[in-house]
Amino acid sequence: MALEHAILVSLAERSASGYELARRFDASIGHFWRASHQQIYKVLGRMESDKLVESHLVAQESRPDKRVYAITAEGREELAAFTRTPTGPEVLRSDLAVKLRALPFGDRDAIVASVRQRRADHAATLAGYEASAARFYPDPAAVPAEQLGAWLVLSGGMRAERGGLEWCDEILQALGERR
Amino acid sequence: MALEHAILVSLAERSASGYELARRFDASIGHFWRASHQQIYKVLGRMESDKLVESHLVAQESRPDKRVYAITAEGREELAAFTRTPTGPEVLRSDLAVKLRALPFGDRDAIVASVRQRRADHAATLAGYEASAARFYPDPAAVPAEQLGAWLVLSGGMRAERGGLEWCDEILQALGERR
DNA sequence: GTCAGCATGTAAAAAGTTACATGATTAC
DNA sequence: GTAATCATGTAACTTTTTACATGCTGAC
Repeated sequence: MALEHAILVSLAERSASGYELARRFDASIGHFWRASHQQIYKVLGRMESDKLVESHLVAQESRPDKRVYAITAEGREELAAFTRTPTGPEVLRSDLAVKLRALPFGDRDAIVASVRQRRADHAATLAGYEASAARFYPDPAAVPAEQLGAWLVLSGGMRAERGGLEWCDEILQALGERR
Repeated sequence: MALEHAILVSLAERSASGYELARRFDASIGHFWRASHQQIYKVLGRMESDKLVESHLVAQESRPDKRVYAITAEGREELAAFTRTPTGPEVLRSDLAVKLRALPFGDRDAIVASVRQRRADHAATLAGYEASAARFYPDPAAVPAEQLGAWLVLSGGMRAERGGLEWCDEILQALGERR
């Protein structure tokens, strides 16, 4: 029940439709949580039965109607309770690491290509985060208290992307490939 | 079908029982892939039907018998084929990031405690990795070709742990907490 | 005598992925 | 006319998690 909490945070910041939530998961929280729209719609339905969120239809001009979800008081309580639960270790799943480990048994060129691709992905994501950072937090030392959490998450995302990028470079160098 | 490949790599390096595989997932590959013993036993059963692995019982003195699994030729082909597939983006799920984002809506002290705990976890894991590195790869510049993949994965694990540790410190500092 | 480690599983429930399905508008 | 964006879902399937279940040995 962890996607629920990610959705609750997102809705606590601002009400949204399922579609909008899906796009937020591609962006801001994106680095630390990913969810497809199918999954989000399903979970939203359950959360509404559980009274954690409530929705109403909003008509739009020249666009389909949308169902906008808002967090309820009960949802806020649930979210606060979540912050008090112990945090377990992170769940990681790296296909790339499995492939690296498979170097002696697999196709070296294909693995190198995967690393190059991953490097490009990290570079692109990092550039996106840095643009966000420059725009929304021009002075990191003076982030207002209510935005501190969001800033720290973005900062963590940048750290992780930079780290991933450097790792890719290390790998390419060790494999004697120029990037 | 990704746990399968992680298991194939592990068995390609050395045959093992389900129990031993589960422990390897706690250690070496641990940083990049995690699996419970229940899951491993189930997947091993399927993999044996699929002829990717084969097993035989090994009697032991003063310990329960164990079923040792070995990779088959077909399993090696499957593993090689896997290294040729395109690598998608990493799947990440960070409860801690969700909690940070929930700072304005949750319990600050509890969140800080989670960050402290995470910092301690990173420090402990990093120490373990560094011990492995010192022991198995005393000279990183001279790692033999067949161990290069394993070394790069370990190096990636150390990078990630250091990165996580620094992030925790950044968070604690921003929240005005001393570690 | 109790706890940790070795060893292997089943069953049920929850979570997540993939494929399918529809339909309007706007930009090229 | 074709593709992208907005917008919402269902169905089938796979994967993962959690709880339950057992039993021996060796160390303290």
